Amino acid sequence: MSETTKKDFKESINLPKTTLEMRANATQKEPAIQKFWEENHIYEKMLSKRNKSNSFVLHDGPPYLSSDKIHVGTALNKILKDIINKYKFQRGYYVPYVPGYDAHGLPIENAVVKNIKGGRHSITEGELRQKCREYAQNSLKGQEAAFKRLGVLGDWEHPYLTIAPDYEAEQIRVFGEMYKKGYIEKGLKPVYWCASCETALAEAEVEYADHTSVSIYVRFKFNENDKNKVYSLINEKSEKNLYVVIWTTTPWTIPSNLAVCLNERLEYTVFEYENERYIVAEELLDSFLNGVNWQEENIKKLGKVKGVELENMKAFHPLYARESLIILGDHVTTDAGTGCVHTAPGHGLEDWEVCQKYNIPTFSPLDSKGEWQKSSEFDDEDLIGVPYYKGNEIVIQKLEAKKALLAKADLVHSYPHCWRCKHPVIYRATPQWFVKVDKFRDKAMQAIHNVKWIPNSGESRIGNMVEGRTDWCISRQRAWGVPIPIFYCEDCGEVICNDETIENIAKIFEKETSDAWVNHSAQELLPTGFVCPKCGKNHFIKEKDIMDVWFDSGVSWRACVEKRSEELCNPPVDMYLEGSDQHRGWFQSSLLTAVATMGTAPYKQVLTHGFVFGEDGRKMSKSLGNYIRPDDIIKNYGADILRLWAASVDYKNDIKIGNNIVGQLTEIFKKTRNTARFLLGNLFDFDPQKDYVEYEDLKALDKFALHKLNTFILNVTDAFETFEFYRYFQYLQNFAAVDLSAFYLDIVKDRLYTSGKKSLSRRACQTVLYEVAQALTRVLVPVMPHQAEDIWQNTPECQKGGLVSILLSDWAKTNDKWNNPGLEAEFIKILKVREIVTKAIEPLRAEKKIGSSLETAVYIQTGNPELLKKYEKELCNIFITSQAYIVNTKPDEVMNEYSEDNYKIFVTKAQGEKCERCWKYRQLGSNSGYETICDDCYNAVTGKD
RNA sequence: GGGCUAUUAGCUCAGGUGGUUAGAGCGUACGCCUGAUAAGCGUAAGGUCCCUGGUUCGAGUCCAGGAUGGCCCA
Repeated sequence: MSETTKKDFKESINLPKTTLEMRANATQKEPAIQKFWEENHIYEKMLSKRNKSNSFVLHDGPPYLSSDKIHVGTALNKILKDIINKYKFQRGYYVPYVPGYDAHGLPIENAVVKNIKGGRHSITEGELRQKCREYAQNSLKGQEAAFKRLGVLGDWEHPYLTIAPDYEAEQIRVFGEMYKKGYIEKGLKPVYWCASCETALAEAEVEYADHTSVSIYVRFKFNENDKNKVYSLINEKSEKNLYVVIWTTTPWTIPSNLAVCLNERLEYTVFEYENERYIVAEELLDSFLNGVNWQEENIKKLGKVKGVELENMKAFHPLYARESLIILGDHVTTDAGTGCVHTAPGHGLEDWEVCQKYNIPTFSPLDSKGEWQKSSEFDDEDLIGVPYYKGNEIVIQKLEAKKALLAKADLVHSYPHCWRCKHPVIYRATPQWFVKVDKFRDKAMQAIHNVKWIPNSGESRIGNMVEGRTDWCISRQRAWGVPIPIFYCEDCGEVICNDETIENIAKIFEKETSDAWVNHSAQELLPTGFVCPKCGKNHFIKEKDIMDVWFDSGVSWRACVEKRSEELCNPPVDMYLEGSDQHRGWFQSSLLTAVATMGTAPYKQVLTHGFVFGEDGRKMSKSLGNYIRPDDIIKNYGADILRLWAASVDYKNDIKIGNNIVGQLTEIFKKTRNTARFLLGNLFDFDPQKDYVEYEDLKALDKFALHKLNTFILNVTDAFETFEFYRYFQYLQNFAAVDLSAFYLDIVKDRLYTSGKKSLSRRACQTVLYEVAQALTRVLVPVMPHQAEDIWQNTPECQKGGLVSILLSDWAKTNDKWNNPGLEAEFIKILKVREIVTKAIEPLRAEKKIGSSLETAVYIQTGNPELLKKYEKELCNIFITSQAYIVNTKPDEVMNEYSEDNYKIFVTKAQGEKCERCWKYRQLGSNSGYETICDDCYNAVTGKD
């Protein structure tokens, strides 16, 4: 045999040919692919390809612009959104996506202030706002680039920003509507207050330092009725006085006391000392006795009561002729004091919050200088005009005089101070604006019920929150935000907010942004010639507070979606999708503003995902070394890997990510790629227009492959419809690795390579490969769009149907004809036999008696040979052996035998000689001139096949 | 402390109405092929199903309690 002949046979083999590279080289290729999408306006083409009447709108929750970098959690969120959007498009929907950004708020303001030389007050409010704007814009640039790099498609040219003039104007209008309906009211709420600077302070503006306070124990006498109730609880009857004892480090707040707060679960001891009786938390009794210097032997314990049993009883205020309500709060602990907490809602945040629940009014008798002011509620002549820090001494004296003081002592502890003047700060209740949730709570609950929550535990989660929440305080004493659009008449004090003023402000904001509020006088912001509707005068001042940022983003259903309803839709939108922390945040603020103005939730479905953790299951942190950024992964593996990760995990739970996890994902990524590469490689000469083989003419194996394909499409479709992408991931793995690579493609390889190029059997196989390739590429799109595009661009032109980009493709189609359960049942059995045959051959490989399985022949003995008989001719192909027979007796020269189930397998050397062309063992030499190849190959080579 | 939630192989996930030796893919180990080749195929090893009780003839599955982790609140 000459060298040239050998070479001829090799060349007659139909080896795979494709331009799709084995290595994805994603780091370089992905940006190029994204550029291709951008230059070809793929997003715009996707929109114009669809009918707006059949839309799916996923409204983007705006990420906060505190940084120009994004976290993996943010990446996960954007990827999940994009997966859904891409899928929904393929399903035929019009799918616009407008990314948003949340750009107001304290973190930005703080970051900016930190960099101002000379501090916060060395520049004007207008200048500060300008710097905040720049900061946000700068963060936006970074985040936008990061999002685009993920392969997320959307209207990047026209995102929505909460600081955009149109947005702010619309927010003002929503406020106006809510105000008009009476859902927004003024109330009092304590804030940090510096009496020397006469200003409210933010959390970040206070510094903690040691401070010496006077701590006092004060007794509050029970009223007669409740005293008797307590005594009956411990089976006592007595005329003796009963007191509840409080401990405080701010004696000056005693005049503002309106309640005493207990913990419902704590046990309280009732005991007698010098003919009077007291209530103190059991656990704190010793420390209390120590604090007031009473000897234990002098007290007599009478019994115990639970905090919950004392709820709503009353005690007299130690100084004034009023009562303090006994209430319950979880913030009461046994760390210090008596377990009975002096509660002054005007001077403490927790006090205020717990009093809200009991409808106790917020009592705040101090003015902005921290001095007591005379009012209808307060007329203690000893204190009026006195600053609070001089009040301690006076209050203590008065308590002593009333015999209410049990003890006092100095206490050094950490206490908040003003960062500018370094004076101690206090809590002082100031007028602020509230959304009165009570007025539409029922509607909100109904709206929650009408939404589909995924997972459905979301409903009870947000339901519990909305049901139990107090009024929403929307006032913030800051600079960087949308002003609360209210004016006050300087002459009569009238609060002014109506359609006319709101619309005027909105119009101005549309031109100038909300900066106008600080840049213009009240007069300039009001309609020309505006006079006070109450007194008719025309001197006004502006509200100084801005709105809570949650109000900003909470109105995006209106300021973005409804405002742009031409390209989006009218609310409610189809879906909101955010991390589960947003039940308290955006989902809720959006719900409340929408229910208040429109009467329904702004969304039909809400999907939530968990949080991302390191591979060790711990919170990501740089010091633990488990911190990983989206950039790190993209730099090393590409965005598709990150997207595949997002799709592979059950996002309902906590989600882990790390090098090991990502490394494993690359394997699946490569597997799908190589499978696709093999498909394309064997389709290089296939033109579906000419070469497509009808279903009826396919071999059973091919039909089975199509059945598998059909099942696969059904499965992944179902996974997407239920947003369970991890199921898609599992199906994809199994289909690519098991059904295709290890089974069908492995078997069919010989046929593709060695059959006649245009033979029916090869074309039949190519028909299957073509269908698989078409479906697989489409199914990859939502999760691995770059990979899918790369595959598509390397697909033979005649198979692309003129589709410029795979992103424009429709979803893979199932075909009822392919569905063939009968055939599947048969093949499940054949596959089982194949498994057994492989096990029978395996030891021979291990013993190095054979290399390739083609070196063997197998003989199968079985009790029920009917099915195998039916496919006997195909069996050797399916097993990838040279021969396969169904027999009744054991053949000669058996190399190995193996039984399992009802099958006995005998393995012998293959019969004949190795065909030089197809490597199967056959009778050779029957065709002169072609002595080294088998009959089939002879036919193939000579064009007879 | 409260609301919601989770816990099955190294990793990612399956395990309707309780029923024999708990599954898959990947990874790992070993081997094969060299006509998918920085690819392809095979075989094997891997699990106190978070723990403890209970119901039951029988529990990964049902019930109770607990541990640990998470988000939100306090």
